[in-house]
Amino acid sequence: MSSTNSAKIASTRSSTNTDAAPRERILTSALDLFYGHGIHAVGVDAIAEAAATNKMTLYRHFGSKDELVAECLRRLAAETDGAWEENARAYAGDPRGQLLGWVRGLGAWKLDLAERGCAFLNAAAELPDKSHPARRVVEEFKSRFRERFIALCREARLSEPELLADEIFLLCEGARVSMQSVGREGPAKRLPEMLQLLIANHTKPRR
Amino acid sequence: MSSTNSAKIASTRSSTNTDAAPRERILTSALDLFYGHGIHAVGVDAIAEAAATNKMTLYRHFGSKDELVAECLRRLAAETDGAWEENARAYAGDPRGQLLGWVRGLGAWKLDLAERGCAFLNAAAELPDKSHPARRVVEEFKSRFRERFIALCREARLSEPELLADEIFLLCEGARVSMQSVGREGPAKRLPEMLQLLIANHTKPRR
DNA sequence: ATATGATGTTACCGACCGGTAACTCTCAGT
DNA sequence: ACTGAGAGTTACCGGTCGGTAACATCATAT
Repeated sequence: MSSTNSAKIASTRSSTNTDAAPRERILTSALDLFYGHGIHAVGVDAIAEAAATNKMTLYRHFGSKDELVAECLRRLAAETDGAWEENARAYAGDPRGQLLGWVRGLGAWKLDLAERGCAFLNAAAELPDKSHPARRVVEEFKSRFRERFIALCREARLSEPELLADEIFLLCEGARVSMQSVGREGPAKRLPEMLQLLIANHTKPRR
Repeated sequence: MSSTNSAKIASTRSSTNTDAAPRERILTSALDLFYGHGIHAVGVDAIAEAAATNKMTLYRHFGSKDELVAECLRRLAAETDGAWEENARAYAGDPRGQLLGWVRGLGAWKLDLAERGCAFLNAAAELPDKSHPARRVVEEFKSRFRERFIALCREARLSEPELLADEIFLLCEGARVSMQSVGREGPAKRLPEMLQLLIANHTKPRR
């Protein structure tokens, strides 16, 4: 196939932190390559090389490629969860502010560098086996994502909170994956606008 | 990796139409296997076997695996386009009816058997190379999908037709991919309800 | 009956995959 | 100065991949 051709695996991040620990370099390089080229298309040799280390140290830190994939997604999930907590601190005690704060942060932080869509959903697309260690990470992360919206919509006393939360969730998911099919200038561009209108419409008791 | 293990490739459709032409059997089998296991995880030998034929005839009909993938998606796109046209005939001259008809058809037709998400987006996730023949099929199909919503929202004289259409588009995309991450009982279950409310809210001149 | 084109069969190729063995090197802690 | 753990190096394994060559078989149309 075309994806199995010549030397084509290149990292996006210009310089891998050469002074960081090998395990760390492997994680960031793998995350980068997996996201950019897909999981099956990236071999462990390419990851080791991109991380400026070798295959053996990779296998000493992560028992298998499958485990490495899972660990990459755990890392990514932790980063996103951290952003949520930061947002929660910035608008402590103000659930509506948290929602709108998240919406505002979307454009700058999440979608701009999502040209390849959602790393979690891409992984799920490539790993249909429900028993794969990475699948649990994906499912738990997305469920947490959804539950956060539900909790916030309830706390903010918006009308029909569960329906609204799921609407927000689906819009966010759709926007992310649409990056890869219809591009940055597509529907995703107006996601903040949509979400703000939606939240406003659920602010008055009955719409 | 786990996905490269033992004999695990099995077709979902119980019986491959043994009396259909080989090319046809290859297409349906490939579509089935690609969707169920992912593109990289399915070898051409497995496809030939599932189609009750052999690798040579496969390569005589489709020049390469890449071309076969593209042809599969073209077939799937044609089927969906056919459903759109059928829907358009059923509600000829009634754009609002077409929209609502599509929404009603969603639950029964599209989402129930979408446990593995969207075949087009899964393919895009696995084939990052923009020059891959399958990528054009995905992009054109999704753009067509979006344009249809825009045209219908305009014709139905709904308020803010482009924004509404993109909202519908994103909700549909999100619902499909969410099947794989949070399951059938997740947010996607209430998609028809969301869409109906949304269309209703855009029916009065100003919302 | 024979020519013809589509299909089936077998064997093979080079490339690459995930993973392991055995060994050396480097360097911090004692 | 010694040691022991982590890191680097090289070579290798069996298996699978996409793709091709050469040939046998079959159905059909004339």
